Amino acid sequence: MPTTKAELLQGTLDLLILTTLQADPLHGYGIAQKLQQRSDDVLVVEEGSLYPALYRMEEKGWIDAEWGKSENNRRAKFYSLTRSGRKQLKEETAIWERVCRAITLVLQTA
Amino acid sequence: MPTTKAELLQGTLDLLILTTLQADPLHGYGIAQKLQQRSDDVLVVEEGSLYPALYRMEEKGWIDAEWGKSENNRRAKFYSLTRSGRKQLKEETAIWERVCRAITLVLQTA
DNA sequence: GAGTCTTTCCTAGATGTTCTAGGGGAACCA
DNA sequence: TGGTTCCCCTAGAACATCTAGGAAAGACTC
Repeated sequence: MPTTKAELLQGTLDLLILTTLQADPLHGYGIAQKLQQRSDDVLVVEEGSLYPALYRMEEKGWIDAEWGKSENNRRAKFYSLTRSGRKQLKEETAIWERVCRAITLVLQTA
Repeated sequence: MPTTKAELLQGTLDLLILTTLQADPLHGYGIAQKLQQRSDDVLVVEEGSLYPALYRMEEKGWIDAEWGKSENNRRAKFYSLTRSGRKQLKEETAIWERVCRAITLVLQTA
């Protein structure tokens, strides 16, 4: 039994996915792994959250999908940021920073 | 049209309420105001979110309620932290710090 | 070449929080 | 007396995430 539940703050998943795609295209499975690694195992995305999120984001035009082959020679869908996705990433980053600062402020003021 | 939507990160409301009650008991309306002020108007809690949250937290035993008179001589329900609420506050603060750090890490690593 | 493991994708339904959009009473003020 | 502010409350909608599955196909083991 782990001491700390791995969890996600509702509302941050899009930001996290966009960030993960910033450098290179990645397939879904890879996004989840990268996210977990980069967060030192704190952030864990369930597949049942990830794929629906990717569809939402594709519909909104933030990411593009393309079928290809993974590093392990498996069929995989690679997602890449669109121009609109980069804009969204900027906005969501700004919102995160503002809200994060606000919460920290409240916690400290008390 | 405001440039920035005032919004709440889902999952942080309990933490924010507990924090706001840390020093003194407060009524619901006052909690919302204090939160907004301390966050420089970034965090705005709708009453439709606030009151249900207070009930949940009362049921869980984190806060106690008592009817009284407000500063403005109005009937008001004052909430105060229980011992269990203080413990919860500690835990949620720790979770927030861990997750916040993790997200910041991901944002920077990219 | 049979069987198992891993990778990768997918979905339906449940769960839980927050918001929208109301309603209402009572004190204060003009 | 009438309007405004304070303070409480609720039902239902909206939405994101999770649970708990299923499935296919390459890789590995023997």
